[in-house]
Amino acid sequence: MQRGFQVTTRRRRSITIKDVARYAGVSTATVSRVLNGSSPVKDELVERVQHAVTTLGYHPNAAARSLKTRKANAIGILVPDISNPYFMQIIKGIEDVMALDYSLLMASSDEDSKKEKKLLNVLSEDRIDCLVLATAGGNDEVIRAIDEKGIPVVLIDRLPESLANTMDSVVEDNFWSAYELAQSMIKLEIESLGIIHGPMSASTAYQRASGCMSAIRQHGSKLTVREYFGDFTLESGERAVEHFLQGEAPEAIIAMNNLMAVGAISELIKRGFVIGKDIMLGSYGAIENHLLFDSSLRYVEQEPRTLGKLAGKVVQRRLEDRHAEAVSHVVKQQLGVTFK
Amino acid sequence: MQRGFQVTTRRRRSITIKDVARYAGVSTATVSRVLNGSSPVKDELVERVQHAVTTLGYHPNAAARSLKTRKANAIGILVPDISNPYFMQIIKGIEDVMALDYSLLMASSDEDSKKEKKLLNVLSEDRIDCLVLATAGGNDEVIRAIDEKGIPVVLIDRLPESLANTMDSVVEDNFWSAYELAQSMIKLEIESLGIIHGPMSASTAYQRASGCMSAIRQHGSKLTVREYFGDFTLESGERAVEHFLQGEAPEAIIAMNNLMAVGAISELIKRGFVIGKDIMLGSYGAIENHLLFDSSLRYVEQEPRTLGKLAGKVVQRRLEDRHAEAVSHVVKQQLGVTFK
DNA sequence: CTGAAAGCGCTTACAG
DNA sequence: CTGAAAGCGCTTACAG
Repeated sequence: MQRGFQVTTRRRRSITIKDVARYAGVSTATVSRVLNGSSPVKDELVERVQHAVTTLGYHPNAAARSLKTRKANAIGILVPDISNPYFMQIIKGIEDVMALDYSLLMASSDEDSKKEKKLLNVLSEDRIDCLVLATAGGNDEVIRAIDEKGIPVVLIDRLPESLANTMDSVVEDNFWSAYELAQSMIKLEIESLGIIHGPMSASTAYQRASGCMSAIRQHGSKLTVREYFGDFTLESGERAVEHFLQGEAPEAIIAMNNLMAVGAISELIKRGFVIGKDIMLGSYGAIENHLLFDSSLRYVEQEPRTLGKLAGKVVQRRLEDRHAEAVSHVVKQQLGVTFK
Repeated sequence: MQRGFQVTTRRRRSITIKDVARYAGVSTATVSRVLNGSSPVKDELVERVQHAVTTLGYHPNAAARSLKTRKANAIGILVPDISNPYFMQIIKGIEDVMALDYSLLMASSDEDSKKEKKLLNVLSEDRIDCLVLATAGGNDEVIRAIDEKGIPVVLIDRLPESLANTMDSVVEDNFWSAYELAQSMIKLEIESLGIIHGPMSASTAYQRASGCMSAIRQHGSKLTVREYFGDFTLESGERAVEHFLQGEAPEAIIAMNNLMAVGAISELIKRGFVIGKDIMLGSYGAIENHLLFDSSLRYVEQEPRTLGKLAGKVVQRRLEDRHAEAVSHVVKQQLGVTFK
């Protein structure tokens, strides 16, 4: 004869709504109503249910709820580089706004279209109610499919042409900010300029390049320009400087994002250059702790956290009304300077 | 008479496994087998199913799968401050290891026990298969409950005494690293020292304080020590310096984490101090881009990304065998110096 | 190798 | 205000 000895295993069968209902002497429907406040329940039953919930230590099962309600209570965030402080601050901004209402599912594509595609596929398994995406490029069709399947997409930072206008977006004014940055460098009366571009597959890199070149063209004149095509990584900033220094050093360098600027600066310092004296530097995007070092530096102030908060607001609006018209926010940037 | 005109709405009913089965002329069981490779299926049917999947654009529903399999295919990461580069790098390290097999659900407690508790409750709704946690403190019971409920917890960075030994953990050797940092500062033959502590509710802050004070005690002698109790934020580093400078400036300051060090340094610079000359600085943890500025600085090298990778490995091991014995990893740190 | 059917834990019309 | 019951989209013994 068998006895129901129960060995305490690490995972015992979890407590379900049924257990709560039985303990409280009500139906599962009533438990559900109390838990969600979805319709009125007599005070006495409410109390019995609440008591049962706490004594049994019941936690609803998110998967079961999602399956019924078709809401994941989570939003996805997919960025090219989760460890770049710029995207980090955007994420923080989104978190500020979405607070405790939604869980944040995060992933990093490492600027790799293939990896991004895989991640997009995982995220499209109805795990999220909305996707905030800074795309690495090359996945426009997949992105459109996700949006049409019913998971609204909010594009941030990067805005592929083919997707503009059909989805919400929050981006920077890349063209003008780069234009102004270049202009402010040119005003220093330099005669030679090195430009470190980002990958042209990223819309930001392309637009910044356009703005920068436009300022140069408008300037007319005798400016020697050399270009290096990097990939937004710190290492490519270092390589760019190596490249430039194979010839005569330019009087100024502009890096089209923060990481490449850090790479360029550290390579220049290693080679004995004093930034702001031997060579001028412009960066699209501020550099972490730049206030601590005394190099003179011109940079575009991006305020990613503000951008993230705005993106969060856009998500909320979209969640409230999935048929609302798509909005496009273009955030303006300021030019900043650190002085020696 | 009504006609079934179908307006194209943004969310049409999604494609389910049933649709695929019907299209391919097989049972849903067969579709599932093909998708998961869980048992052999005749080649011809495999092809028909695959064809159906791609032409219909089918994506499995994660909630339904989770409900059946009781696996969320996600791991949770809860840290005190998601925008601190230290935790950021830990997260990146975990991501390096867990790759595409698991989604990462991330949250930030902002060093707030109450907020942490709420987040822990959300995460315990069976949304994750494992939780990586750097706790803000004060939630030991909730954490234990989650672990016992069947969601294994891997503690990182912070290790509350009451939880040690029952759960996996990956932490630093806070006591000795702080000891050595303090010792290296004392060796500079200073006569006065300011210490900026973290919040004593965090085990790291407590252990670092112990290590630091132990080095000072062992030194014996005529060292004037002043302490300030901060909360690991940049602002509290600034306030600490303000506080110290109300009296005579100490010859050296030790900040017990990176953010407070940044705050202290920036406040000191603002007041005209030259770090490494007018005042010596020690930091538990490196400072972003510290190679770019020429202050002399002693710091504990934390290598958070390595710690994150190790944590990822521990998670994998735990996922393979939930009954394996709990492991405690203590990662050793190096002392680093930047020279003027 | 394949299919019919049960069931994971919820929510929500429906009937009272 | 309450409960019995259907069903969300999967997976997996079970029987063949």
